[in-house]
Amino acid sequence: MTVHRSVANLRASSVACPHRADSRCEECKVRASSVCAALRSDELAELEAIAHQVSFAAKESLFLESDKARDVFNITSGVVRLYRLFRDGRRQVIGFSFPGDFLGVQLSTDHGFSADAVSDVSVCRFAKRDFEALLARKPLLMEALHGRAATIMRLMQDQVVSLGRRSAEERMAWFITQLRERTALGGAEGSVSIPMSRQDIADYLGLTIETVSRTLSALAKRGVISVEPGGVRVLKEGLIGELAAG
Amino acid sequence: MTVHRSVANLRASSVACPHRADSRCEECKVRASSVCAALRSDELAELEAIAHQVSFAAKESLFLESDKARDVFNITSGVVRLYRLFRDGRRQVIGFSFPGDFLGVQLSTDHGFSADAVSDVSVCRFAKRDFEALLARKPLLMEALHGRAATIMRLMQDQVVSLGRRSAEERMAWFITQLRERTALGGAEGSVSIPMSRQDIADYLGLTIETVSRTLSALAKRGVISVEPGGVRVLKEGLIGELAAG
DNA sequence: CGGTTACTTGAGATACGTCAAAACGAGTGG
DNA sequence: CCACTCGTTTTGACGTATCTCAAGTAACCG
Repeated sequence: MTVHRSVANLRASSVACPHRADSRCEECKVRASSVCAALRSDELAELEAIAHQVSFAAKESLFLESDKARDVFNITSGVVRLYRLFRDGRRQVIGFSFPGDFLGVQLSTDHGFSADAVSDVSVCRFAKRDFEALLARKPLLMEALHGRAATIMRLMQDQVVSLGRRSAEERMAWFITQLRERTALGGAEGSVSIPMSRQDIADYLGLTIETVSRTLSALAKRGVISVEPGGVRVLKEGLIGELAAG
Repeated sequence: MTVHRSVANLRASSVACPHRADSRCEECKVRASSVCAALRSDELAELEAIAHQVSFAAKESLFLESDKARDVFNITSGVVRLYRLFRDGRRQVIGFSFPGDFLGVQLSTDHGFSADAVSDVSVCRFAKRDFEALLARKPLLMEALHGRAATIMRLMQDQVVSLGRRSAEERMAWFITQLRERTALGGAEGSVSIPMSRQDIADYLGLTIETVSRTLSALAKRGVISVEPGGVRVLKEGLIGELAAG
């Protein structure tokens, strides 16, 4: 498998489609605002030259908090969870990474968190040295990465706000909304697929598994969503938005 | 007042002193690992050329969440609080900025949060256009800024972990520890100055003002700290570290 | 199917929030 | 130097959202 495919597969952000607002325009969605959009095809070839395609089975670990950060990853498919573990077993999920996201770019010596595969995952792995060398020669790539970093910053700010000042219900609503935006699933009628377990969600939102479950049930009872196997369907768009906004 | 002074005033991070581990070595502490260390003096002059010295009285606002991000700030003295406000009055403090810290570098269109002065504050203000132009010509400056961004990322991760999975007591211990490291006050025997109000601390840690107060009292009763006007004195180094680590 | 894991639901406990009042500290003016 | 005010902090009594512990149900997989 060539790396070109994986690079081309970089996920779209929520930027408007340059063609038209047709959500079926897959080619466009995939390329819009992704890192590869910053590169010409000969530059993509350079990226390709230093990339290694690797796969991880669900629950396998990409790296641990304590590992030295030697590699940069670009996720091609699947979902990754980033987390920190306490000695006493408490866990906090820092974030989830989706196809197109980069891991390990920002921090120099160590990651500061562990990462493992929620579902089966395939990634492009770059040696940090090589990647940084390329980065230095490609200011456009650098800029694109900067933009991604800004997005992540924003997400973490939202998470801080949620954990600090929002109720369980508001956190869940935020989570669903956010998941919907990031995966841009476009599945049928408000359906949002949730690839991670309740425990993962709980550890992301600073709640317990029971509270997550109860809160979903409560939202369902109110008719805001319906809980389906492997995900959720949003029934009251407006209401969930209200809750998510705090 | 020349800008040169303010640039030279950039705060040290916790990097080791290149001379020797003499905490009195002020000149060294000030320059070590700060952004200006990445620049030669002729380059500093270039920074100086595009900077405007501005002051804010305590409680004045540097910018609001809704403002377009037109400027980059480098704090020269004082403390700034970054926060997001809900319609219903809830507030979450995202972070505090200290002398040497930059504001507004990362995000393109808007800041995503409001910023105002905790104490009287003076800053170097740069027009974003100018600053970015300079950045493009000074890869070393860019790199130094990257390092700072990484530090902030790490801090926000710690905050997420604290808000998500730590008790009030652990959060307070973390806050004190963190404040001590960042301000590197070196004041007498474990004394940590706390320039912000209890309300600010509460909104940073996702607690109420009463819980912050009670928790401090409890720590004092246990002899871990003593509460002094304008700050706190750490009495049991080890214990507070334990708590802070979770 | 039978076993295993994930999820849901219930009842009771608790850490933290809310409301209210008292103590403290910094100014101000007599 | 004291008396008064105003804002901040501390302390107390009580309420509640969420956690904990425990049992039941559904989904998954050999």
